[in-house]
Amino acid sequence: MRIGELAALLGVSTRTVRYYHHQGILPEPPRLANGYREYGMRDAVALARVRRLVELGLSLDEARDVIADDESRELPEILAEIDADLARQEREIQIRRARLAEVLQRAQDGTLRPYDTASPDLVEFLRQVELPASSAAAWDRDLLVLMDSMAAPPARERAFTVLDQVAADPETRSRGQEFYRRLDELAEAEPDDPRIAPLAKMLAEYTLTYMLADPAPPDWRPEMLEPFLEGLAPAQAEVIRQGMRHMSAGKRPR
Amino acid sequence: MRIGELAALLGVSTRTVRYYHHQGILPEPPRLANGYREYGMRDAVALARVRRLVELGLSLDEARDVIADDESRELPEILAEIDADLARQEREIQIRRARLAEVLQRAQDGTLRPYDTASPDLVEFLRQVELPASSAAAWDRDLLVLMDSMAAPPARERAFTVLDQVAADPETRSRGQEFYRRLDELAEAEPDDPRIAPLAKMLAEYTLTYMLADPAPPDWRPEMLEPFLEGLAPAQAEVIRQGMRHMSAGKRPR
DNA sequence: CGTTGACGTTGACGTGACGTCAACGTCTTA
DNA sequence: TAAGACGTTGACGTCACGTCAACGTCAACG
Repeated sequence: MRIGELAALLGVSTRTVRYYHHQGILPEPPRLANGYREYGMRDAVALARVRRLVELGLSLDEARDVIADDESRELPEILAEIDADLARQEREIQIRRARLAEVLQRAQDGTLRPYDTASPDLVEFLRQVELPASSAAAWDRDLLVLMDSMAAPPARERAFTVLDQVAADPETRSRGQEFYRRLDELAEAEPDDPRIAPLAKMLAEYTLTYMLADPAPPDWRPEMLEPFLEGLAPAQAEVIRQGMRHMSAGKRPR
Repeated sequence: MRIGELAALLGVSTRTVRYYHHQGILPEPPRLANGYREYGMRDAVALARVRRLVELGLSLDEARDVIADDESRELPEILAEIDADLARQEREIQIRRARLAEVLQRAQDGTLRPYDTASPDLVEFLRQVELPASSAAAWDRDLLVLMDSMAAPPARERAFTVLDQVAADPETRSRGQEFYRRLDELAEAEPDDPRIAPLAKMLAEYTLTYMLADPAPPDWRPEMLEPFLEGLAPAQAEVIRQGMRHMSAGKRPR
């Protein structure tokens, strides 16, 4: 048999057979005078065994080990390991399909475009609170979506604890809307506008009402806020800065 | 923000961020005087969006398309496609896990070692017919395992149709055992031994009893058999050759 | 006899989404 | 001033092959 016949017999490509030779997983058969590899039944049986192992999910390295050890008691181990791995993959796929179904549902409902892939929790929150269409609210939406994607679990959890409480109380929501209205009025204001200070106080009180635990991680520094103020008008940014200072001051010596 | 801070914020590596720049999936931010990239909120929001899409299963190319098209109505399409793909993967995993469970079961039963990964059909057959421990029977076992792994479905199906019938009839099985006994007696015989011809006839009749349909593919040639006779004694190989000739002659002008 | 086309040989490069390392520059802190 | 943490670019590795190049071999055809 030549390589093409062997490969066709087992349903693989000739490249695969040569690759197995290269990897030492299938012994090289003798060559004919013209240099062609000449295969016999032993090779076909060996290749079949390799293929069965690979199709069970073994890597080529694992298959080589199983074949090399005649006394290979490792096979059940390896198989159990592969099964555990497949089980994990199966769970992951199910989780991802569930998320996909949610997103797909929302995509067909056809609402909020750039936030359509956010977490269900956040989408639910955004739907409930109906932030106004102002630029300041858009900034806050971006911030929320960012927190939603953030890696650090404690920050995320703290944020969503607050959001749940806000969403649950209509009076709180209307206070939030008032805050946005007043923040919007500062769009063209100077950074020393007198309306800034009271609004910052309102923000601090409003937030502290819900953040009973430490709202900031231990390595918090004010300049970490700066990159996220991009997109706000100077006076608006100043409100956030001062509000954060209030909160840090009020909580630091806990 | 510098690249490490941005990466930590979203829970990816700096390599990933730079890779996204390289792939044009995330715009390069301005550089500081020292050459460091300086990120702002816009970048964080953009990266968060990319990550959400990627975590949903989009490839980077797909994510780039979705992000580039503002009017991208493709997202539902892509998501549906991904879901179909995941569904297929899920089915494949379930099938593989079922096969793994079977093999693992047999591995723990701890019997037939080199055939432990064969298909359930074949394992069942081997268990039923209890081939003798002779070398000729070992050869046949190898051949069966080979056919079990063969790519061509018609050949496989024909073979297993025969095997099912053999396994079902005890009298047929005893005739098979007699055949092996007589074949074993030829282990040391010369290739012109007089016992060869009648045994070849027995093989042909035995096999033709079950192979009512054409037993050979249309491009069958006798020399295709040769590689598989390796491992048999010369006289034994001659039995197979002559038996195949009988079968081909008896069926060719159908 | 030459040509065509199928098959064989080796070797190199590509795949996807990064990880890892090298060799170097920059910044902060002790 | 030295160390160590962070930044920069660039190159190579991953896994199981697919694909292509450049070439040799062989059977069949006109």
